[in-house]
Amino acid sequence: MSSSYKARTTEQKWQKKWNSSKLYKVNLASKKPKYYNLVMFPYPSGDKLHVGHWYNFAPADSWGRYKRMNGFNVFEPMGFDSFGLPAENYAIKTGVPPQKSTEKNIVSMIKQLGAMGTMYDWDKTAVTSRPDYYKWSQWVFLQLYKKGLAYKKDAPVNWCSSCQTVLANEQVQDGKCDRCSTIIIQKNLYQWFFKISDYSEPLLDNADLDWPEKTKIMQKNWIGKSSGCDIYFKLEDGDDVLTAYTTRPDTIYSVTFVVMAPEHPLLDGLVKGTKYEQEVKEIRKVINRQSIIERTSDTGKDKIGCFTGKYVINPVNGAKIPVYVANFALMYGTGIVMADAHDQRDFEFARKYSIPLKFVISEKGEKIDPKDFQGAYTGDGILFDSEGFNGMNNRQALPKMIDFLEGKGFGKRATNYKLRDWLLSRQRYWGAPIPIINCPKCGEVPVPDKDLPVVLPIGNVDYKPKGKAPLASVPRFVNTKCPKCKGKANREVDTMDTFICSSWYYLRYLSAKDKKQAFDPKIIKKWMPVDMYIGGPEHACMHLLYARFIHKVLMNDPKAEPFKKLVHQGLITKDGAKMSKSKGNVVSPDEFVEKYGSDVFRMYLMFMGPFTDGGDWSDKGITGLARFVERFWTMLDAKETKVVDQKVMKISVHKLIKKISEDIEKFHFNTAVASLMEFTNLGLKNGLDKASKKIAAQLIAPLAPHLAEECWSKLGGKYSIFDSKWPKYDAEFTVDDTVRIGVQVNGKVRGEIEISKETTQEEAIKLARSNENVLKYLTQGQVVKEIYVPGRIVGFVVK
RNA sequence: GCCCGGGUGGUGAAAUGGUAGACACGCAGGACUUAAAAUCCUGUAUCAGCAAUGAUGUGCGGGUUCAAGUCCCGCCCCGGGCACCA
Repeated sequence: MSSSYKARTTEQKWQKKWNSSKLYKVNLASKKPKYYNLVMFPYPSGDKLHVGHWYNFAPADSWGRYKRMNGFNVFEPMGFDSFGLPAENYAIKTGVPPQKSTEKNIVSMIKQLGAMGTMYDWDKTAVTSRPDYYKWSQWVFLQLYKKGLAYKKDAPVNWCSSCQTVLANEQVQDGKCDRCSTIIIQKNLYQWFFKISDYSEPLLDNADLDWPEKTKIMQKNWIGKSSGCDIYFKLEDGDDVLTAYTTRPDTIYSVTFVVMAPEHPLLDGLVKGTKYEQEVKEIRKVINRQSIIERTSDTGKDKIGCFTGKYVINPVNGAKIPVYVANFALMYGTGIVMADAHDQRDFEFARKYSIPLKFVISEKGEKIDPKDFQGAYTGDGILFDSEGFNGMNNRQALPKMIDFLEGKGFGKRATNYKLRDWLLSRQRYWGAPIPIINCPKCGEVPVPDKDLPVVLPIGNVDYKPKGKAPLASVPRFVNTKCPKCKGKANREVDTMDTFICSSWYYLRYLSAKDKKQAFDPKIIKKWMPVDMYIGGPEHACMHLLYARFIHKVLMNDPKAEPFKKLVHQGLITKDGAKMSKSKGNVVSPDEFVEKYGSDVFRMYLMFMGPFTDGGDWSDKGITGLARFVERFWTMLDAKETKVVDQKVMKISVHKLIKKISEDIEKFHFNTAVASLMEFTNLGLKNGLDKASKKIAAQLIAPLAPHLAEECWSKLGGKYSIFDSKWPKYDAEFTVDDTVRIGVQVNGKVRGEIEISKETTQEEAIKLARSNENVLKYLTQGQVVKEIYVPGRIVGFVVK
């Protein structure tokens, strides 16, 4: 007679024991092989941990436990990415300093993480908003500054004229401020950038990374390398030259107009004092309100622009062609687009504004005219009306045309990247202040390392910006001394993008005890790169690219990579939407943990589906896991069970070892749990000996750590199960003696035969033919082919 | 719009090109119980049939193959990202 499993008390007992025995304290100097198991650290939101966090962290912890049982010294740290917008907005609303609300959230999240029963070593943590962390974020900024990778330039921000503040994209809804509905405009501010574009090539080199292929492709597309040509368009009057970059110089004879970005620095000069000045101003005002997605969206009605009154010369044919301003031209690259009939967007714009168009490519080189077409001819083909290039295939002509343009001085071969420099200035309070002092005499002066951190003032701050960043009203920021000349100077009042803080935290976790450096080069050398990095796919292009960039810079090695292997967990939604406080659809794990225990809850999340898929939250089915834990407990707890068949038992145990090991290696936790259920259903029926029970406890240990530790201890295992060795399977016992396979006739299953693993093709086919139902179909024609895939299928083709 | 994913029973899902629906939830029936809960047993893609079996079936339309959820081409729908949410 076995008693039922008391999840909550058992879990608390083991959590206590794990703590008091310091089971998860990691010795970074240990000689065991290292394994750095990292998850993306959370933002300490007021919603605390939700089921999405659990969905992410629990399997990641299971993975760490699995690696530990496989003999690795697993380092599994946890921290908080605690700067950011929500705490600042909360402060604006309530006056509570972000330091206070953030630290409070951290305390409750640590408590929740404890209830989860994870292996985190809290001696080694990182909280980005604490001065002992952001001191070093500022130091990181200065490293980039000293390498010439930080610079300032004008860049637009979302500006709400009513709130007198900069808005995040998230705060702009349909072009309006989400608080006061004022129409948002783009306003230029002088801001800091990191030259990530200098690292385009090293960042493209990702062949050695064990990352999801889709993530690598997304990064590659984000960096957007293309090769093409700059083409110079001289103004008809005046000396200015408009340089356009194109990947399609083969269409140069088709170019009938040129489009400028509304933000182009030459634009004002071009239209100043002309009758077009007013119209350009008006159109720019409208475009100012559009988001980049709206501007580049490919649906015809959204394309807007106007004539500038200016003309440029198409260098190849001397044609005088008009210059337009349009929303779809962005101020990236040269900010000038050469426009022609072979591009759909250009074509539609030209139609809308009655600009002449001409084709120079057709399928066979026959002359075609845009007036007979509804849209652009975007295919490849044979060139015509292109002087020396007529009759050539456009793709083959392309490099020759670049040679021609270069030879004549009309242009220059060029490589282009879509990757833009990283804008890091934020006109906000809750971030790390940029460690630069502006001195009227000495100019930009970096804060000396000994004066770091530049501390954020606590309390007595007006978090709500009134036209200026909040720190602009803090006296010690406005009045300070220049470190060079000791004269009066002022500090930067902008703070840094939180992505900077999250670009190097994995190094901070590895600090030496005294923490007197940002990170310890000796420890880094041993422990980097991170062996497993787990986090959401939404970070594919930004965080993961920024971290790779910062790591390369800090390591002084363009080949250095921070994350060797990467896995993305899926997103957990509620009623189809991302969980967020504003939508009021955040689901807390606490009540489920209270009711069923952490093991049941984490296994339920794993059992929901593949880790990389995510899904919509529902607690339907959690009882299945509670039943399973109870059954598993009964199976291992029953004093003496009669083993029905030793060999059958042995095979089921070894098959399970193989299956669980393979599934965990592939992050298929869902099928690992399913196999354990199947095993339990059989084990309760057929009985298990003590050695097999101990193996079963070990196999469930990564997935249900408390349950496993309890079973292990009851079975007389030495504490802790997580210091025991992961069981090995004997291949001999992983194959059943006989299998049932299907018999197909012309691809349709017509019967089933049971054969042993030694059965030859002849025997299998003979057996299949003896099946009455199969025979029925075989006699309907001539058997022209016989197929035998051992262990899978017997097939006949009948004609 | 652009880039990247995904679409399988009532539900969550499983499936190296080889018997589609493992494992669960739910539901139905049964056992135990005065009763209920819990537990245990049986059934459960759809249609026809007592059954054997047959037909249909993995978003839609085509293709390759003895054999397609899986590979190829063209659509539709849903999700993530698009540079200030993190």
